Amino acid sequence: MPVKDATGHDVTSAIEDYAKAIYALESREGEAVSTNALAERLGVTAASASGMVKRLDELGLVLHEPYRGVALTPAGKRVALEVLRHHRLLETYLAESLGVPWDRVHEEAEVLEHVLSEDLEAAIAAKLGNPTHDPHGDPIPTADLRIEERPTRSLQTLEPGERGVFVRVSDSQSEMLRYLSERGVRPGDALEVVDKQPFGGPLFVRFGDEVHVLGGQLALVMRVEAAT
Amino acid sequence: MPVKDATGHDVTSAIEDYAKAIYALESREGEAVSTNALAERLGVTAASASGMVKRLDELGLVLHEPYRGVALTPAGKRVALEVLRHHRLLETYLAESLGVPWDRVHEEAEVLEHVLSEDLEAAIAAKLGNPTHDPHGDPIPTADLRIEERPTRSLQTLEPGERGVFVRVSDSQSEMLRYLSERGVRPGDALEVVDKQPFGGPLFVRFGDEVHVLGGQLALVMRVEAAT
DNA sequence: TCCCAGGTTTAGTCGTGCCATAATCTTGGC
DNA sequence: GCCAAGATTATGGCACGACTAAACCTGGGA
Repeated sequence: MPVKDATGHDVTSAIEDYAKAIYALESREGEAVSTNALAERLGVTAASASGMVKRLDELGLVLHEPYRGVALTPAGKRVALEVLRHHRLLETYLAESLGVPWDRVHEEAEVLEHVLSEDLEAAIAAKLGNPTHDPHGDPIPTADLRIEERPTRSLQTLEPGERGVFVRVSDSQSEMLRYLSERGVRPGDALEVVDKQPFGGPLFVRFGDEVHVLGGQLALVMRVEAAT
Repeated sequence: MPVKDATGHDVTSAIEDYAKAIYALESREGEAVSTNALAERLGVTAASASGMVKRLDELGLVLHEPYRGVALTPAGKRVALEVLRHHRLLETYLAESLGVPWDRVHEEAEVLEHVLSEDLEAAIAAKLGNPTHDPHGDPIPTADLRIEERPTRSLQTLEPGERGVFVRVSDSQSEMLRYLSERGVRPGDALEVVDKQPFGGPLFVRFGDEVHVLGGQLALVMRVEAAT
């Protein structure tokens, strides 16, 4: 891995993955990330994650308070956002310019994000007209690594009568992505919850003229920006 | 490197590079490749190359006669051609669809060739209309890994009065590539040697209406298909 | 206050991958 | 038959990243 970060240290794919994971957990939970959560997300043992966290700390990418949790430093956040930018630009590019099926772009991007050069990143961004969001509705960090993070709620939490805009869905949920796109539901669509069954049951949601029935699992991962 | 070859073995980037190098040397020299030549091309010591060759032999990718040289097996040739196809498709794609400068595509492709999935390879080939040659004039192996290898001569070997077609130039000679393209000389162009200075001196070569003066170094790497 | 469970960290290993140096061996020309 | 060039083995190193087992904190409840 010949990739170097701003401070001249090698940044391996694994390190990038850890930074990405910490960033995701941090922005979801809003506080220091626990070793266990990190380990689970990455599919390694807690001991392995602990060891890696130590390395990240030595590299100055995270701040690690033993037994307390881990948080990205500015340098670490840069690494995470850089990879995130790569990932989301690639997803957009693969889908729009190469016609790769929606539910395949994620895993392709997962590999390519680690080897994309800055030059190629720029070329792709230019070709796409510097998009701000990827096909799943996720915001793409800008070239100077700023990202617009608007708070969203799970569709699941909306009550009947509430309206909002379907903003995005996790890009790792290939099945659900395909399901939604087959029914013409896309990020950016306005919606209104018509009815809701209790206990994680399905929601009846109106998109335009059509009412869709969305299962509890699905409604849980769909992120919505509530109407003002 | 989770990439597997047809027989289920892991094929790392290094292995792909060795296969590529052996293929190139084999087709240039037409005989078994020496350990030294391989080592030099790859920038490693002869001992390292020797060790790697042993591994390749165990993997069934090469046939190694100790002290005699090494040659690709059909399986090894497949690995080499697969990487070559990736490389040349990527070069073509980067240049044509992403506007990456000619003299940059080689090094980008050098990295990406090892991580390109078969799906993406197919998507790129389709997008380009299944090209048969890359921007340097090198033939691209087909999807079933056949390659058209027409014999070429170095421009250097042509005598005044001889005609031919400029077929290609090594893609690793970035400087020369840029030099040629700036002067409007491209693969496929017909040419005639007008005059030739002795002792590796420059050649005077006519392309269309213009006569260009090409230094000995340059004429050496330019490959020509002599007129029938 | 003490104790314990759950979460975390260390210690010690392993396996892969790839290259290097030094020493030994083969081969072929003379 | 000798020798130099070339090739091979023997040995070691280093980075990476994961694992198991065992020790270790921390906070909440009894």
